[in-house]
Amino acid sequence: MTKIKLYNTKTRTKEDFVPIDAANVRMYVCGPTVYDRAHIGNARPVVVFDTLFRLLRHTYGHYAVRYVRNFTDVDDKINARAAEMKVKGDDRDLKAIIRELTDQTIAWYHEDMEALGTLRPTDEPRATEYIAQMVSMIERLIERGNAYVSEGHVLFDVNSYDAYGALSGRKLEDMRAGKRVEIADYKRDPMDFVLWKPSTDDLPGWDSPWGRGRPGWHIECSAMSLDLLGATFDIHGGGLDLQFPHHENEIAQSCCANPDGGFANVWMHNEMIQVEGKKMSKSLGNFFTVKDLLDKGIPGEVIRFVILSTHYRSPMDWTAKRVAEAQKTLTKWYRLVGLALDNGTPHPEVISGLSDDLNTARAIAECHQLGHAGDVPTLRASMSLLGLMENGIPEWAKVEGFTDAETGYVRFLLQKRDNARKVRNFQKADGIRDGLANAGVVVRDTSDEPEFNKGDNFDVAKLEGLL
RNA sequence: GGCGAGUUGGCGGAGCGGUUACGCAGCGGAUUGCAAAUUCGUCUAGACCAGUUCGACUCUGGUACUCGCCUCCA
Repeated sequence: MTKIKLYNTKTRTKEDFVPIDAANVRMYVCGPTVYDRAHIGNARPVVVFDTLFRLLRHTYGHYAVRYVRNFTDVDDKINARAAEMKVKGDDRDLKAIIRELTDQTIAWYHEDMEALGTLRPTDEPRATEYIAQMVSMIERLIERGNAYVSEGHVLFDVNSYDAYGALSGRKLEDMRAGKRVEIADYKRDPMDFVLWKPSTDDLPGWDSPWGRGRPGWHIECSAMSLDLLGATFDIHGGGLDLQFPHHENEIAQSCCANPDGGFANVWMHNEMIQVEGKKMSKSLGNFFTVKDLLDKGIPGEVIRFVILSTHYRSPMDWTAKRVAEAQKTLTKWYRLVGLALDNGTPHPEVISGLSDDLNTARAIAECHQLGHAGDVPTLRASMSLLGLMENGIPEWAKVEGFTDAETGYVRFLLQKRDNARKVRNFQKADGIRDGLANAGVVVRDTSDEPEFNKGDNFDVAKLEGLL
């Protein structure tokens, strides 16, 4: 079994990954707040951790990995968006609007992420279904002296937890010295954060020991991971921007509520995405959703390929040029691979690349080598491990008139012909050429890509005989 | 102001204390009736300044610059 190494933000080093229980590897990844369609930046962690999920399954077994990714469906941004919709003429009850908004956004999310070739996590809990668990965790934090009630709010007392700031390498004094902390008079310390806050009647709210209210943002992940994965689990992932304060606060809550549990052993953070060299922002006009890209005709798989071609811990620049290159490469491989030869296993170098802190760029480089070598089954299986080329040849890469299987055969034969020419084995090359002609395949090379068409006498049986 | 990451060839993007990354583009061959496809070879690197070392792109220190986070954010 290939040893997996992962960079752990907690220790700032690349470490050997040793699961707590190899028969039950557990990973939690922070999911989206569901108020709008997922943008390209949201897609990166989804693709990155999907790839890790696949690697873990490959390594530990299909049913040995539990992957939880939540939906945050209670949040101020959601409330704000719903209020906006109401102002624009939606005359329904705000709560009804919110319910539909979150349901709709979740459906969109599934649709868009599926287009990127990502698997559904094993669990996708919604925050609103875990309110009871959150309330009970908050009660425990109050009992243990880590939280206090103030003006209808429940706040986490950051001074009660010595290790606060350890993940992100911050000190409380330094952060207080910054100008950007929210000062509120109900807080003992400006850095204290909300566990529970009051809710108005028109907004979603739940009864609690502290009155009708709603949870703060961070507590849901602590409550859901505890419920689904236990007090100690293997991997916790998310975007780098979540490192502070979200993850720091999760750690504080979970470790204080469950002092015997270690919470997540390995913390992983993906870097951010930029667009054409600039920070993605609505004002610059370079802000777009996954759906926008799909609607423009960019295949989801191409998006996935672009994301995987950069290591997840490096900032990634989204450019039209890279999209074009990715599509070109994928098309080339599709036409080489076809469908019929799906019986290989991933190349060891591809696995070891992925196992080296998810070095997807290295894995792709290896796939290029497999393409050159004409090792179709291995290429196909390797791509599959990367979540690519899993469902046959898509329309955009297809050769008209042939089935996927036939395309695969022909491409494979053309590869053989070229290999024969390379070693000046013209007898063999000519044999393949004549064989193709005999089977009714008309080969016509063009300036773009080698094309082939069915002749009148096309006979797939003769084609298979050539293999 | 605090914390962190990074700076590789025309572009993208990896590994590595001494040996080709890889892809795209370029150039030159091979192949070809001519092309194309294919294939082989090949030029452009390691921000800057020091240090460690027999030897550094790779380690250490410093300088410059870039980026991210510190506020909702993946």
